[in-house]
Amino acid sequence: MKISNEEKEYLAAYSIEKYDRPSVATDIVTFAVMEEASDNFRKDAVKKLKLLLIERASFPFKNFWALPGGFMVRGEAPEETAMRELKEETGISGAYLNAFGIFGAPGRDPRGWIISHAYLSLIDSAEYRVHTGRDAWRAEWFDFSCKCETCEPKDYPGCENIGSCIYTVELTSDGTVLRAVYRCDTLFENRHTREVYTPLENDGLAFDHGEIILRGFLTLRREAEHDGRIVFDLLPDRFTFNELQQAFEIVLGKDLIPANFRRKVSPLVRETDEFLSEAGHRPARYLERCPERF
Amino acid sequence: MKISNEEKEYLAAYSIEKYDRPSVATDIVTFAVMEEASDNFRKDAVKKLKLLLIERASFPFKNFWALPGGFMVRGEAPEETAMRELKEETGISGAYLNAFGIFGAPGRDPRGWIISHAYLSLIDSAEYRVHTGRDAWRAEWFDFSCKCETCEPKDYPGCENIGSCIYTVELTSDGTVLRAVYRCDTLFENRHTREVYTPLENDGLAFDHGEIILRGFLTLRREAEHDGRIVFDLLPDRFTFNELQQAFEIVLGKDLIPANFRRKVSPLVRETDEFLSEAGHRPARYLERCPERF
DNA sequence: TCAAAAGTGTTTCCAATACACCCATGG
DNA sequence: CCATGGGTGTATTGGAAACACTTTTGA
Repeated sequence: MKISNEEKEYLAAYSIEKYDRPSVATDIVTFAVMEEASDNFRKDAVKKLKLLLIERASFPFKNFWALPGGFMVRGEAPEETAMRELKEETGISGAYLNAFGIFGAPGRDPRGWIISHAYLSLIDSAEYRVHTGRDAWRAEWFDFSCKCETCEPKDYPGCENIGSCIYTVELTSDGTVLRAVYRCDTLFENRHTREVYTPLENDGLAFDHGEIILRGFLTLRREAEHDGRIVFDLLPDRFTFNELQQAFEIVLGKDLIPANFRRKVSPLVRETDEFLSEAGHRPARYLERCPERF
Repeated sequence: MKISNEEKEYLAAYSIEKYDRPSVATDIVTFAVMEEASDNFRKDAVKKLKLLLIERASFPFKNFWALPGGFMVRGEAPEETAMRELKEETGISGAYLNAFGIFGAPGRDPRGWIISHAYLSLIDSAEYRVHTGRDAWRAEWFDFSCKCETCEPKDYPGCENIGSCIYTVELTSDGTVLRAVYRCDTLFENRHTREVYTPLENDGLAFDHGEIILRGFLTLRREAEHDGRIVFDLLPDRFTFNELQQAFEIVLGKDLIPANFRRKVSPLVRETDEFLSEAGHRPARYLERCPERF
């Protein structure tokens, strides 16, 4: 594109500073799968879904737990902000990252007009352990659980309430228990549906991070339901069918039948020559991703 | 949450103005389905997918075509910006709106550091016609077409190129032809895939709006493929099976078999007592949405 | 020996596909 | 009359679900 003199003058005179504008932050919902030793030598280790949180050291919400993140800086693309923050706070680079929402309701941050780009990030279970413990940032992995129960639909003026449910998110780590309870109403209005989240309870989480966490998890689950490839990002390079299945079960929140699961995902993986042995039962073959199917 | 005096002092002393921050804009990719009269009295009218564009009256990109949109203003939630801009520029309220991307590559706007929230919007074909013509905003509906052809994968250092294709977006209206050609490479890196869009050609579209339009359309198509309910937002309250099928065919870019299509979508609709007659063939029953299935 | 997981085989069922066919209209 | 779309019926196929069964390990 050629730039005319007229345009050059326009741009030289243009001052972006004259216009009112928000601060832009990035918050990252980071999940990992971790295993906890089992009592029975034969049984598989119990796998748990973990969420990374950071204890705030300063106002506002001092001593509350919050998502890792920070403000965009000039010269960065939006994803680069998320990558940089994740790297700074966990040491991890190259993780799965996906923008799933924009949160900017007026009043969400007492400091003023701040909107937040919410990213979903998945860490593979081999990597994350390396960085637990070195807590320069007071970062902690919390056990994550999300329950959903249907409830009485509430009336909304001017639209039809198709269904209501209550999500209870519980985060626990070392005796610390955080709870966020949200009501979700699915409204039919102007010929399409819209989901409305209303906070009912919030114990220990900063800002609107409870809703961001919930929406991030639901994004992960929905993606896993209709195209399972996202779940692989919770696993290292090599894994067994069972490990893969457990990751799916944790994300989907339901048990799967091994024989069927094996057939379903087999086009996405290829066998290696290595086996996981010394597990008290028949060794399982290690698998790896088929790049061409991803 | 109780606010301590210490925190009150902190907030009173906090000046958000001290920090560097971007301007935040919203761009809206607005599609509609329109029919054009047929020569044969028996044959169906030809349906076309249309995209709403606005001719820029000022620098930068003066006289180029751009997506409707504008800057966020204080006190607005992100979706409200999109709703307001759409209302201002088309008169339409209550349309389907969905944030599908954040565009903020450095240099995308010559005025400076401006990031854009991209929304996908769908207008039903009964509404949109009302507002064509009253062109206080120089808005125009363009015929939209998007072709995709596979091409030679290009080498990327440090990662595997799984597949490459070239998307050609063509927009035509009254002799004006806009073209945007993008290369899309699917890269496998750090155990997951990433899509990279590279502009190859751009004729008449402002900023990076060619890429936003392409990504918006691909979002629409992907959503239609795995959960067709989004397509209903291109239709008015009442419609026939054929009208619904044509909307699907336009979005999916392929022909469907009427008998199978009818069975597939029938759980989502219910019959009315009205019929579309005087069409040169057997009258078609009008349908409406089943709210409880949306 | 045996509990537990690894892995295979088989049956059932449902949904997507493809296609043949009849119905109703109106120029 | 007859082209055109409206609408129904049906055979085929492929994948998901459920479950029975055999194999292999290591304390």
